Amino acid sequence: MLSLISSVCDDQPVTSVPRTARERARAEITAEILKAARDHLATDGAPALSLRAIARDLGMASSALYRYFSSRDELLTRLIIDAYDSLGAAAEASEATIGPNDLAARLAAVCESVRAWALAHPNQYALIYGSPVPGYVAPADTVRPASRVTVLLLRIVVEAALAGRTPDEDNEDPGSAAALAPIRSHLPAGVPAPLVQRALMVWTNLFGVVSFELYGQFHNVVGEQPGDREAFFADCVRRWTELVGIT
Amino acid sequence: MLSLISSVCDDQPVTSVPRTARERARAEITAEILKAARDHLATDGAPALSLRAIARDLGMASSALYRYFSSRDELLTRLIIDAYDSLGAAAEASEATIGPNDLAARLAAVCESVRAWALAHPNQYALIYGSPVPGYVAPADTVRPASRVTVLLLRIVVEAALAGRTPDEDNEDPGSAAALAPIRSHLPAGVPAPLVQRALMVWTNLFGVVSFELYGQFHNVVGEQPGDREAFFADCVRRWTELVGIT
DNA sequence: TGTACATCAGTGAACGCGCGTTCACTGATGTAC
DNA sequence: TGTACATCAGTGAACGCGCGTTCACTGATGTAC
Repeated sequence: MLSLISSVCDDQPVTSVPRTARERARAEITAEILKAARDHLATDGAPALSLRAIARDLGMASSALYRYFSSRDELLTRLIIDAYDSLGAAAEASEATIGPNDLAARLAAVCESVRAWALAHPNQYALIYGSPVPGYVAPADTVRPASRVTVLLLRIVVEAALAGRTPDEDNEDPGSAAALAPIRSHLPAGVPAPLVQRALMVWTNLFGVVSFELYGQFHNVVGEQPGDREAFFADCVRRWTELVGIT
Repeated sequence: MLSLISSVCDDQPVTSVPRTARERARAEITAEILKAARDHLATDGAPALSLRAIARDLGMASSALYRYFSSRDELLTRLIIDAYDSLGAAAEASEATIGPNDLAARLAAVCESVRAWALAHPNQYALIYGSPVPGYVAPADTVRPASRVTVLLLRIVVEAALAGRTPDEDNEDPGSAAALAPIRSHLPAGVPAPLVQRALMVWTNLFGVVSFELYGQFHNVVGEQPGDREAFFADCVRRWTELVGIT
């Protein structure tokens, strides 16, 4: 019944294991380049990411990188995809530890793991949820990985709705329903538009809170003592659960 | 009764009008530099902002800029302050057109004007609410301008609370209350912590929605037909009004 | 009011740096017969 | 199994570019007497 949603997050076929020494070396060095790039990202941020600096770290000529990536933008794209996948995998793993019927706990697990991942990888988070790198346009390959967390959040709400575990909506708004057509086309019928709207508010608020915390907007607003930020976030999660009416 | 909040947003004393020709020219050229910088920001984004490019646009030597700004970072700081002030002024002006007793309309006016300003000035928005420029640390001068919109939002909720126009809160959460100490120290007593928490959720969600719309995260989620985004946003505003329980 | 000096805006050359990308090349690894 | 050829990884030099910042300087504007 969730076919439309789950089809979105089907894993791609695993690429065949490398055979020849050349292929093995290529895979290893590609991984090393990505790791060096991630390290640079973590310290300097995306705009300062430099192919030459990565090559220096790896002890190779900068021109050698062009055997692995055709341009800086292609490397950026790989980093973006990897970041989305890393976040998505973390959220999926966290959710998987919860019993499938405890919808509220599943929602909380996803939210908490998004925040935890963002705090652990601030520059990777900024790469995918911060202001776009000027002049860079994300290619289509990034769309699927980018949707993983969204899918998790929506799936919980959709499951609740189909199981009748969300309250009935009274005041459906037609204008907003039309606006939600794109996302609803990926959802099973029978999920009312106002519920989708609420779910998207949880989605936007989750990343809004995490971004504000990460970018320093909480200064002088939310405390910085141990536990303060966690308590605030936990309260947010509680209200999000109420907002989508999950029992 | 709102002294603590309104003291935060008192206008600074207006700097005296320039007298000598030199002072007048200095003020004018400073403004021209800032305008050129803003134009560059709008097309290329903050990381690519270049003193030399600005000087070129103005037909002067790049070294001449150092008579007006001691470094690139100082220019960035001015741009950040100006952006916060531009947004803050827009939101204040919009709110001022509403009768002071129509709290819901005031909240809507502030939210709508934040979105409108962001769409009209995407790179200025990214400068202040996007990922921080790596290596740049915002000095203290930015704090006050940065708080203007926050003050507007909170003031509405505080006024509602003090006038008894918000519902009583039952389940106060002690952990979260401690986390809210910094912001509550700027608010009058008598505003319950859970209400402050809800107000901050409106605040974070407002910028979360605007950022997502601006950064392309709505692709395949919220429609792009004329009116779709507006309808979605209007629905968000409606629910935010409910969330803080403004009558 | 006029003169002598101080202040300031703006110049243009230079320093020292880093960047992405291309290109002809060498030498090792893989493949077809 | 061994040989001939094709494929590929990696090199190092070079191109062409832009950047922030400093510095000694010229000439105009302001100020004190």
